[in-house]
Amino acid sequence: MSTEFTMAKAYEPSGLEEQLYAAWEASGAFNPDHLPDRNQQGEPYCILMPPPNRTGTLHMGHATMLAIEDVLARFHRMRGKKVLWIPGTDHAAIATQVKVEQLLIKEGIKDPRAELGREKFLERVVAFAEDSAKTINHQVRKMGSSCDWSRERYTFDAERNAAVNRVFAMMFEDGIIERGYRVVNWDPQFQTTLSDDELETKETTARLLTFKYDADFPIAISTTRPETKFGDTAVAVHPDDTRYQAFVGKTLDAVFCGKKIQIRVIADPAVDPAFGTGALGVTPAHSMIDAELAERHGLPTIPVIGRDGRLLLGAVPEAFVGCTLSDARKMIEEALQAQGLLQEVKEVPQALPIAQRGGAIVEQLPMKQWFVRANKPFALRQDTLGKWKKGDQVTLKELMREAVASKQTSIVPDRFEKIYFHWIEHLRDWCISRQIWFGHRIPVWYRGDELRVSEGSPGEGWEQDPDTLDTWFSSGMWTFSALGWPNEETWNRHRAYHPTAVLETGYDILFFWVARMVLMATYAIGEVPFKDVYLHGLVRDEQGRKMSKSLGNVLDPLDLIPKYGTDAVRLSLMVGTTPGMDVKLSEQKIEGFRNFTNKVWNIARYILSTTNADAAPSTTTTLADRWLDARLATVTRSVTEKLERYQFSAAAEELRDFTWNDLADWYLEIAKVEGGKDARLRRTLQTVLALWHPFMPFVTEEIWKQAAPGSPFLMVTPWPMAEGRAEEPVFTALQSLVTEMRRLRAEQRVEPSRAIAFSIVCESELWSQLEENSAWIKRLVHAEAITRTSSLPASWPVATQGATSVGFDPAGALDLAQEREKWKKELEATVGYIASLEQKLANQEFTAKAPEKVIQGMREKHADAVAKRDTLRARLAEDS
RNA sequence: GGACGGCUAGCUCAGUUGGUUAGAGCGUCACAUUGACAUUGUGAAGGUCAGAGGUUCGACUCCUCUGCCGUCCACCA
Repeated sequence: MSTEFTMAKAYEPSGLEEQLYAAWEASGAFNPDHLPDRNQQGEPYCILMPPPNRTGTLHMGHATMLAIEDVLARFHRMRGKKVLWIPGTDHAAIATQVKVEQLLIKEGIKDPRAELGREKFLERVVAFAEDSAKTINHQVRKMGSSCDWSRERYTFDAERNAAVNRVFAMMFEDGIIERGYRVVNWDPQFQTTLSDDELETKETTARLLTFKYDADFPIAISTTRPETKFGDTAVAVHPDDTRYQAFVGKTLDAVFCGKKIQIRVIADPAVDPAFGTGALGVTPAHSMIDAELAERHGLPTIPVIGRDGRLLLGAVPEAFVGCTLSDARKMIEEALQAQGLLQEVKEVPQALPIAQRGGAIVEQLPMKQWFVRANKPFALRQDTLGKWKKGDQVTLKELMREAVASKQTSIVPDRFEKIYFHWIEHLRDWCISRQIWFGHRIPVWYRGDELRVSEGSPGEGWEQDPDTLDTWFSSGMWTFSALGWPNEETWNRHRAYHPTAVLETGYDILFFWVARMVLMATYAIGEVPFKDVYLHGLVRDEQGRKMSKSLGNVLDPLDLIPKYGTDAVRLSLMVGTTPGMDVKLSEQKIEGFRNFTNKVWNIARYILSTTNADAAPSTTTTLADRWLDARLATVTRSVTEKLERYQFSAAAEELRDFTWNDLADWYLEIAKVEGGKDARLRRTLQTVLALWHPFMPFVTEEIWKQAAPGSPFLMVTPWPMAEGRAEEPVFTALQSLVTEMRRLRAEQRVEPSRAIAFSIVCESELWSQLEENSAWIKRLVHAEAITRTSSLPASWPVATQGATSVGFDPAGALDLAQEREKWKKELEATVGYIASLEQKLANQEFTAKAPEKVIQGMREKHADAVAKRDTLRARLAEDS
């Protein structure tokens, strides 16, 4: 026993974790350039951390992300790859600005933007963002993330701004960024445009009115939004609709609630003749669908709603000017009613578009904005995706489809590929300009009618576009902008890391972000941004509800870590889940894993305190040893394979099974009896620690200090190789023996310690024969055990020695009659099973068609069942 | 309205190309317990795999339909 041995009785993570993290970081192992030589030779392996928004603090979703990415990083690092995991944060333009505005309003500044002005306001936002970044980085460290802080990035730093400007200029030159007057989503609360993906729908009911514009108008229309009808320029009907044939092509004058309007009657197949009156009032200014109709038919666009969400001066009669939309809606309904124009009112369900941030009802307004054209062909700047050559004409949509269709990017789980393709099919032009202040400024300058794309001012008299870019425009470039593009020197240094190995994120931002990264990388670099996409599920509470402040069911990683330890929190987020499935998290679950980390600690404590580090390897190998080695080899192989396939839960469960059941509960007990296993125990412990390290970096690294004194960090230790034959016949035979011994013990035929019982087997010199004929040996050992133990326990020296240590309680004798009942039942079941097997094997149809493997398997099962039946019969006969 | 997913033990979930007695963790129950660990050990109970058809020698697994629950997409005005 080592005199320096010091391990607390229970694992106490707090304090230790900070020290370990600091030591790892100081060692340089987070930075690929400082990894050992074998990693320098290894394949580059890069993960970009999805940058958390600088809006405050991290939640359990972030914790899940960090846990999984850290497992990947540590696993591949140990396997010898040159691992680069880049941390970073996202300025999250609108989200951050909104957050700060709300804070300022709480401080008593009623209208922060108006009162502070652009410069002052931005100062406040920047200060807030800096603060958030600090908090976030602290939390990322707490999770044990082995990311390279020397390469920390921010989506809004100078280098990323250079990337944004470059891509913008490229796309502008290629004609796929355009400025245009089109109907866009407008958030009246925050006074900015929004992309289609920043909308949510709210289920409400609306009053569907059916009416005529005026008494002389020949066609009745239906709408839930009468207040927009001041902007109608057409009525559309289906081309085959005979009711309205006579009017198609004519332009009619009407007076709608006091406003003169001109209505052209058009025919378009998009109109559903069965809905309402079959005639649709077309409002090109305030409906995307109507805007498309208007474009096809060359209709004028008359906006009637202003940016404040109220009716516009000049566009509506005086009585309505400045009215809110809901007031106007009521007034119009009353007016129509009074004039006798209203034919029908119906309550209908309606999906209202609302802003994802803020929840305001989003209006559709025509505005001059910047767009990325998804469907417009352009000439490629380089060979792309191995399919297109430089100069080929393609659309962004085609690039996005090809990246996944060609499997250059695979999505795990693959059902999300379907969802991805579906989204791409419906992809429309992407409005990228925002009227908020916090974000990448649009690199466009105006002078009179002139327009120029430029990073800095082109000269005297030029003014920059006041708008900023959608935050996803910059985060879409993350994989290559973070690696230094377009700075040649930095980019060349990191070129080998792109495409990155895997993008790991929640499925909720598949469209926002994942798809846009594919767009940006295939466009700008000509290759996919990542080889794999791993999507984890959302973290929910124990009842499956979303965690939210209002429900009060939020679990905060920073509360849980001091309580249970980081390792336990990490495990609880990865075990018991599959890719893309939501995780139901409870404190009870975390507690279970805390218990497990403590178990690992105590396994190590026992081994390290009872074995000698300098002991020579044992010259004899017992059955138990071979059994352990075989199991470990199988587990090592299997865990490695599972981690390669992103099966984190399955890998951890298998390891837990081995660690707890095989190593702790079985082998350690046997070792107490057999002795002389110091070297094997220590070696096994080291392997187990290494296998666990990606999942539980802290407890394993801490034990490693004692388990492998003087060695480098476990973090940079080579991943275990599966040694020995995993599929030894002895292994399966022993498993049966284990069961058999348990039974003997239960029968009071052997001394009750499973370890002692097992040691009989190990002592006996049967194991070479065991490999040849396991069933025969099994029966033999069974008989052997019975004769040896029932006749003369005293002649069994091992048993008497070990008995006290494992707690033999003679008073706990079993009720033999009850046992006999069990045997009888089991015998019955076995006989039935044998009969069914025999029947099946006699079935010629089956034997003719079933593969040899299956039939062979059944024959073996049959033999086993027969043996079991005989044993049971013999036992019953003997006891009666 | 369209699409996708879930329905397996009391609870949370595995189940990898269909292979024949369906698995784990937690919980429950019984027993044990002072030298690694009560943050423990040994064992037990518990499932006609949502339902109905079909394909097959064989279906939790593939196909069709139905029923709940959930998610995403969708401005039938």
